[in-house]
Amino acid sequence: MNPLSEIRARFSTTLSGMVDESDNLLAMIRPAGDSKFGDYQANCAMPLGKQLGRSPREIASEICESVQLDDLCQKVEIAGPGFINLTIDDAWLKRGLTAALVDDRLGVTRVSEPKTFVIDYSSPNVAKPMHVGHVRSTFIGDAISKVLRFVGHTAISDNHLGDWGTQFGMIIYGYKNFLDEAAYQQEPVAELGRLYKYVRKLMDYHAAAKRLPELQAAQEELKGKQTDLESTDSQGDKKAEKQLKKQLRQLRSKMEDQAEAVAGLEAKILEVTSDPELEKDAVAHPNINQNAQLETAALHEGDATNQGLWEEFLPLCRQDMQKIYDRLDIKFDYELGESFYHNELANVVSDLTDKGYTKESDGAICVFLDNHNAPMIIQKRDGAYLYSTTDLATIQYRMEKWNADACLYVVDHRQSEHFEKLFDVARLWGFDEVELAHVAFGTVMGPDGKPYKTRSGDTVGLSGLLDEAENRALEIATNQNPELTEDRHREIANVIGIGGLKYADLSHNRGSDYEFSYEKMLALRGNTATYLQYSYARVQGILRRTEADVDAIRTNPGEFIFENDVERQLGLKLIRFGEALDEVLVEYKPNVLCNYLFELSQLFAQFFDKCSVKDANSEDLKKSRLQLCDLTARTIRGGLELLGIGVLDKM
RNA sequence: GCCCCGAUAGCUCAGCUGGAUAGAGCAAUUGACUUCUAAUCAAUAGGUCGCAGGUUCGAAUCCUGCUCGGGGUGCCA
Repeated sequence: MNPLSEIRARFSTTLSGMVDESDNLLAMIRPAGDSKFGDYQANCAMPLGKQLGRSPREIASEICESVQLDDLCQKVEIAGPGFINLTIDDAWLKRGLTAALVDDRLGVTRVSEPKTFVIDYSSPNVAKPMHVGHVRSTFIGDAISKVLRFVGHTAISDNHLGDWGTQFGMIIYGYKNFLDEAAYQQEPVAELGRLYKYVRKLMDYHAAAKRLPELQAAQEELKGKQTDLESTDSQGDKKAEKQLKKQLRQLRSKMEDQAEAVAGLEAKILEVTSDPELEKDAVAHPNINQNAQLETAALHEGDATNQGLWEEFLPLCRQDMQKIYDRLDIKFDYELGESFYHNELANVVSDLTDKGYTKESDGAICVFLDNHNAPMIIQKRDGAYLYSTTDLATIQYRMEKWNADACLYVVDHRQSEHFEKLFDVARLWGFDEVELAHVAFGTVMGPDGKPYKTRSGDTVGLSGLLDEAENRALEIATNQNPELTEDRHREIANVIGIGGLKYADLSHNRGSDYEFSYEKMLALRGNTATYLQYSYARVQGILRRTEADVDAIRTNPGEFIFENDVERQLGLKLIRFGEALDEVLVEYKPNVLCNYLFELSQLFAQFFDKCSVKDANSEDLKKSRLQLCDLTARTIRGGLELLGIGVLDKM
C-alpha cells in the first residue's frame, strides 16, 4: 500500500460523512508542493468550507480530529487558509520499506478490481518500411500494457497491422511488371521492398506531373493577389491598414507553403527523369496509379492470382518487420491485421443499416452524428469499405472475443476526429459499456521544428535510426570504458542505445510534439535513460564492493535507519513507486513513470554522495543503507522494465 | 469557413481534474575525483507562464476575446 492511497483511505470515511460526493475531495489530497510543508497535503477543507458555508480552518481541524492518522503521520498541521499538512511517520515508513524489500512486487499491491484492456498500438503497414513515426505508438503502447499488467489488470496487446491496403496493390503491380527474378529468389524481402519503392516513385511521378501545373497556376494567382494587395491604398485608415497587413502576411505564408509543395513535386519528378530506367518505365506505364488501385481492388474481390501473391508476400513482409520488433524487444499477444476482418465488413454495414443508423448520401453509406458536420462513411460509392468499417469490425470482434472493459488506441493525434466518430458510432451500435480511448500522441520533430525527415524529405527509416543510435552508443561506451572487451561494448551499446531511444520518447508528455536529437537521447548527463541505468550500475558496484548478500538482505532485513535526511527522502520515494504507476494509468502517461524514476535516481545520487555504505559507522547503519541500495536498484530496474528498457550491472 | 491542439528560463521540456515562493535537464559561471563507478554531486545566475479581460480566499492551470504556430476537415489510412 502506498502512502497516498493509505491517506486517502483514512480520509475517505470522514469526507463521505460530510458530503455526498467525496471523490473529488479525495483527489485533492496530494504530495506536498514543497517539502517544508511535509510529505502530503490535503486541500479539501477550502472548497468544503465554501460548500458548507463555514470557515475552512474550522473544517480542517474537524477533519483532523476525525481522521485516524496516529500511526500514519507523525505531524498533522493546519496552515494558511486551511491546508492540512501531513508528515508520514518514520516508523510507518520503515515498515513500508521492509514490506517492499521482502516483496517481489516491491510493495505494489494489485488492483482490487482487475479489468480487461485491449491495447492497439504500433500498427504499421506491412510492406512499407517502418519509420520514425511508428516509434511513439510502439513504445507508448508497450509501456502502458506492461504497467497495466503489473498492477494486476489483463492487458491484451494487439498489433492492428495494415496488411490489406493499397500498398499490396502496388507491390503486386511491381511484381507483375518490374520483378528481378534472381533477386527475388535470393532476398525476397529486399526485392519486395525495392518493388514497393520503385512503384511508389513512378506513381509519385505521375501524380506530381499532373498536379504541378495546377499548383503553378495557383501560385500565379496568388502572386496576382499579392500585387493587388500591395497596391491597395488604405487611405490612412488604421483598421484597414492592419487588415491589409494581416492578409498580406497570410498570403505570404501560403505562398511559402506552396513554393515548398512545388519544390517537393519537382523533386519527385526529377528523381524519375534523372534515372533513364525509371524514366523509360514512367513513359511505359502512364496509368500506373489507376492500375495499382485495380490490383488492390482485385485482391479485395478475391482474384485468385492476387490472393496467391498476397499470401506469398505477407509472411515475408512480416518476417522482415519482426526483425525490428526483435531489436526493440517488443512482443504482442495478437497481430490481427486488417485482412483478418475483411470478411466481416459487409456484415458491419448491413447490421448498422438494419438497425437504422445509416443513411445513403451521394451513393455512399454513412452514419451521421449530431456533434460532427461530416458523417462517418462506412462504404464508398464504388462499394469498397474503409478503415472506419474495419475499425468497427475490430471493436465488435474485441468485445465478442475478449469482452473488453476498455480499448485503448495508441495512435497519432491527427486521427483524433476519426476516433471521436468511431467511438460515437460504436456506442450507437450498442458498445456503450466499454471505455474507448484514443491515447493520442504528438509528432516527432526534426531540429528545424518540422516533422522529422531526411534531407531528401523522406521519413526517417526505423532500422537506420536504430543502427545510428547503437553506433553512437557504441562510441560512447568505448570511450568511456576503453578497458572492456568489444563484446561488452556492443552489449552496453545495445542497452543504452535502444534504451536511450525509448526513454527519449517516453519521457515526454505523449500529447506534445517533441524534438528528436541523438545527442540529447544519448547524452551522458541529464534526464536520460543513461542516467537511470548508471544509477543502477552504481548500486551494483556497491553491492559488489561490499560483498553484500542480497538474498540475506531480502529474506532477513534489519531496521531501516535515517541518519541523514536524504536517506529518509530516498526511502519515502521508494515506497511511492505504486503511486507513480497509479498516476501513469490515470491518463495513460508513461512520462509520469519516467519522472518518478529520474527523481528517484537523483535522490540516490545524493545518497551516494553523502552516505557511504562501505564506511558506515555501524553495522546496523551499513545494513540499512544496503537495504536502501537494493530496493533502489530493484525499483529502477523494475520501473525501466515496465518502460521496456534494460539495465547493466557494469557500464 | 468550421473543428481540434499548442504558446512556460537562452535551448529542450515537465507541471495543467485551481493551491502556498512556477520546476528539471542542457548551455553559462564556480567548487568537489589517492574515496562504494565524476556517465556524479554541490552552488550561482537565468521567468511580466503569448497578450488583454473575467471567475475566486487563491489562476501557468478554468472561462471569454485577441495574436502567433501546428493539425484536421464525405468516399486515403
